[in-house]
Amino acid sequence: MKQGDLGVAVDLVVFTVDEGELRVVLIRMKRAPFAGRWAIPGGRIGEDETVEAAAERELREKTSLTDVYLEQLYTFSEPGRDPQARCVSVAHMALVPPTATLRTTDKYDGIGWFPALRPPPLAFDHKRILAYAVRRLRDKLAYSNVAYSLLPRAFSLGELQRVYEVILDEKLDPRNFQRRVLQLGMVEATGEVRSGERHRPARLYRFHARRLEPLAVRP
Amino acid sequence: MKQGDLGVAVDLVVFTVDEGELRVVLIRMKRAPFAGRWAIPGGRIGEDETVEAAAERELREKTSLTDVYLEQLYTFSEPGRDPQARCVSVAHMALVPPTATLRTTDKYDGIGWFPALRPPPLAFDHKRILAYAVRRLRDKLAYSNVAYSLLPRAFSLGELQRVYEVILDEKLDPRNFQRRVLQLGMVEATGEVRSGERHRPARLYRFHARRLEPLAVRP
DNA sequence: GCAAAAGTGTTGTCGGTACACCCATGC
DNA sequence: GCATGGGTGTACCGACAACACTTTTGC
Repeated sequence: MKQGDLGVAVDLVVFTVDEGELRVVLIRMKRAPFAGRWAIPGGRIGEDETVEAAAERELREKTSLTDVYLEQLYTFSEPGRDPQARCVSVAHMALVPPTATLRTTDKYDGIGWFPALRPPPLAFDHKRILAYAVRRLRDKLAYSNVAYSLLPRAFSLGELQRVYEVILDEKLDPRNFQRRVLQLGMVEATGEVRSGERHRPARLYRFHARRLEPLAVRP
Repeated sequence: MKQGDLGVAVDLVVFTVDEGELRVVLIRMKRAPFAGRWAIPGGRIGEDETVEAAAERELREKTSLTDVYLEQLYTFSEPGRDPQARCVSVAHMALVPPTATLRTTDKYDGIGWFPALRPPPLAFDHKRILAYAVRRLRDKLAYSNVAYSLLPRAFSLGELQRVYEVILDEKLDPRNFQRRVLQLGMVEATGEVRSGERHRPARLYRFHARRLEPLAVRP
């Protein structure tokens, strides 16, 4: 079967939770056919590179993020998805804490965090890819501890709960929430507290060393 | 980024359950470098074709199966996975009833059902793909009704239970099993029974029309 | 009558949910 | 002193697991 100029790319839906909102990293395209449009970061895989390696590399090059949770999601292949050239895209999801700093190259016209549920108009089929990633993130949060990637080293249970509430888009009961994460052994107290805020100081927690991923779906 | 002779293929792990065993369709390669080896069916995607369409087409061409449950699993991309040419493979899983008949083309040296847990030596990285598919099938069985694709139109609860037992590789209690599938509304009685076997006749059931896929992960 | 699978109910445990008040601090 | 989020316990309910015997047929 002849394949012509078929290309393979990775695309990266990078999430965080900040200020009570699920956010995604977008970069602004400089060149036609999507000049001025925002897009999720991504790029072609190298000749001698796996998609996993390409995903890490593209993430580093286009956003300066490293050492993040990264998971392959789905491969999108509509023939018209890239108007320039036939290109199949292996979509990934990445999770980072809101403190992560972003920096892109001068090939792009900017980078920033955007509301994941109400993104600006996006290039290519990135709207669809983003919607798919949001669904997967919700599913995954329910049966794994991926939330650890969205939080700093130490955090209060209130912060953890807010991450869940934002992603699942529902209110949770603090007593039930606390009991669950504690008796699942998902987190442990650091022994420290954070004061200096205008309310009672919160005990701080960290995720347990063993990164349990009960139903992880990576090969 | 230059990509040279990069190709994109689909590979299909086709499962059934028969005679108390999880089985997979394999075809026998005629040509080097894997002449005589068994492989899971697959092939390159067309110039103007999605991977989903390519998966259906390849399945039809290489096994003569149509109208089956088909799900994209993962994209494998080790540079050395195909010694002939760089080729990324989008792996899929298909589920068919054991009554399905197989027929391949004369490009292959045979087709047949093999034990999925103890396959013969396989071409390419198909051992890894198969192992990944088995894991996903197990996970999926637990929270969906994909089993419907593995059974004929009408079946006894005993047959359904055996499908679960074979895939999950554990014994289930017939009373608990029956109660669960009935009160989940997964199946309904057809009103008929199957006699002619040397034991009490079994009531027959069918899956409910609404194919519930609670946590389906397709875009 | 015997082998073989079908069919059937109860009980205990555990996890999940619902629910409201006091606490410690910064200002 | 008041506003703000932190922190805590109980009671109910439904889901699930454990468990053994009778029934109906073909031979």
